[in-house]
Amino acid sequence: MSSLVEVARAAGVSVSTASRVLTGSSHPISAKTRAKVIATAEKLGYSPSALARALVSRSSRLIGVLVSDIVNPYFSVIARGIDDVASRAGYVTMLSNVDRRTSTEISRLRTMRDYRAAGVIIAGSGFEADPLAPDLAVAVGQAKEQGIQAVSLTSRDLGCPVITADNEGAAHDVTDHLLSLGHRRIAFIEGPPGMTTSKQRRDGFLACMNAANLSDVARCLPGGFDFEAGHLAAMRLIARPPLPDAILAANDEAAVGALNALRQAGIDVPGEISVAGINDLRLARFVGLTTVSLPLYEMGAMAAQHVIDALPGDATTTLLSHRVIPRETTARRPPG
Amino acid sequence: MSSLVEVARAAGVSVSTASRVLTGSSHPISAKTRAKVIATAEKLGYSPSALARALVSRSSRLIGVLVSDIVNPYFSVIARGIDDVASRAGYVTMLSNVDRRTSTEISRLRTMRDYRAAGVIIAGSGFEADPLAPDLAVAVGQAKEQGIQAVSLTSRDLGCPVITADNEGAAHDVTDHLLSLGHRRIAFIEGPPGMTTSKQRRDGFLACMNAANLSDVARCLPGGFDFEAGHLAAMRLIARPPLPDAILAANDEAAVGALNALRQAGIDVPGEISVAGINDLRLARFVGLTTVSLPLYEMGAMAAQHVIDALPGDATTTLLSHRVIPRETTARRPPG
DNA sequence: TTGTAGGCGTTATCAT
DNA sequence: ATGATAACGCCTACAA
Repeated sequence: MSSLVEVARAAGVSVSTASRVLTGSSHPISAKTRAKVIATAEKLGYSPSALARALVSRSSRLIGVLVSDIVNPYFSVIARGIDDVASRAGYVTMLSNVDRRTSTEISRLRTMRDYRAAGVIIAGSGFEADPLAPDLAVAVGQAKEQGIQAVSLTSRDLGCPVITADNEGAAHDVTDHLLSLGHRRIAFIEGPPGMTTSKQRRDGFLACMNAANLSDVARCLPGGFDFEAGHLAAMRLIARPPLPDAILAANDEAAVGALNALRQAGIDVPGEISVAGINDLRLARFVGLTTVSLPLYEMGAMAAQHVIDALPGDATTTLLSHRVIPRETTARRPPG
Repeated sequence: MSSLVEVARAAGVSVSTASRVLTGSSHPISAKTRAKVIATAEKLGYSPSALARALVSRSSRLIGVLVSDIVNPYFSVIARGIDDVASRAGYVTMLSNVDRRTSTEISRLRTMRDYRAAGVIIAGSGFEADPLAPDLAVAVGQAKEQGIQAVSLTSRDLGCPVITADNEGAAHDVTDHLLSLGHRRIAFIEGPPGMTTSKQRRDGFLACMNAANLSDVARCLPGGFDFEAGHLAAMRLIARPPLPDAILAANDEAAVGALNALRQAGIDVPGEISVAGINDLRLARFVGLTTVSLPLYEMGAMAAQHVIDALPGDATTTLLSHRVIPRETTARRPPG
């Protein structure tokens, strides 16, 4: 609307004086000029141009967020965590959907750099043997040279701090929960092939089974993170009896897909078989799914705080804690 | 990284020339200088400052999005629609959660104005008799004076174009679907009290019932847009038999809550009673819920396009079409 | 305590 | 075809 010069002119002071009072500078200002400036700024409806401010200060109050797909509740919860602390601190979130494509991550990262974002939070998981991973790391490095904070929400070799959930531990702990209910033959429906997060969760599952000397009855089958993948995997299981004692899916949505297939086939859950997931999304509550609650919101919130506080710590990895949430899709293994 | 002046200097040309070739201006440039500039820009990894560009052009390529809560899939689908067309056009989305608070909408709108957003898309519904509504309208007006496009995704008196779903028509049409299955005594679980969208959906339900001369057996009960509200409303219904023939909830999540209560009470859906919702979120597919598909993604996409194309049309209202999606929670009314 | 002036990185106008 | 220069709106030494 009205610019600083206009306010200054109207208040009969210089721009610097106006700037000083309006930015709350510690520079000494007489009480009366301060009052006058504030009053006229108020009257003129002055609001500083975030753009000009960012241009001169070489850093905006924008926080970039790279998610795979905001429609996926896993990411929307993270985004909410970010935005809550961001907006509380006067920052605003720039969101971008990258559909798990590293090339898109790179180009969006560049865009956010062009807006001199205070920081960029990379929420999606990486893939093993991703040929573009080094390029992303380079882009991250360049961003940092420009004073842009970068934080990854999955363990990814990007040369930036990592704030993440303990995927392996979470998978381990639900598996352990299943074992504690007396289940032995457990099937694990894997996440998307090649995805780091998928691998971590499978590793957690296998580690737990191995520790219980049950690696011979641990079974992994290809799956994915969506309903259909879970459904399909369960169908395959149903097609080749006997059923395992329990099924653990790599995430909640796939677990619900499996649950659905099982019940459609007339199989009683948890009477005949137990089912569990990972994430504890809202959906899990709706269907009474046993799962592990991951600190998604907290990851977002902490990452945003990290950016705002301009914290250092490039090689740092922060592991936030999870918690098994027993619900109605798991039960003690029936005798026999 | 390197600025335009650096590129110009390195290429041995003036900034204006460099600017002209790098912006793809139609201004005539000799082939060789053009090549030289492009080469050095490439070598120096030049990328224009979106900030400086926005400052001088008085408009950025940022699109503001105001949602109630991005975790709510209703909004995340809209956000996805926006971001898809935005990013395709080189724009980036600024997201803000306002938790249905008009005061927050106003302040966030101001923030986006301070970034000289190309436009702001207001996704959340308004409330009747909202004392702050005029203030929001004023803020929208000021934004427009600055050349910021504004688009509302619900019918709201903001002095800006409206691109929305036909909530009333959608509710009418599912109700009609229920009637076509032979149901007569239908209960409607309302949305959040006072919310415009709630009212529109209830109106659509009542209009359809009236038209069928069934207003005496149409029943509205207080509810909300979440699982718990739907659950509670259904519990109330169960507590006072006889059950209606069918239940229509103001949205999918509440419908799933109702479904859950019913089944927990041992009531067969759709054997004894039919249940339907509105929105057609992913969740509806998972549980086989009959619902109406609203053009959420399209609303977002079209609104973003509107902003990008800087279309006029202040008093315009665009109604996008919906479609009833019959699934497994509704069936023909059992005889007797 | 207040003011002057230079610069942040672009674009656009006006010369050359 | 190319170049100098004035904005855009703000911050921050440096002066006064």
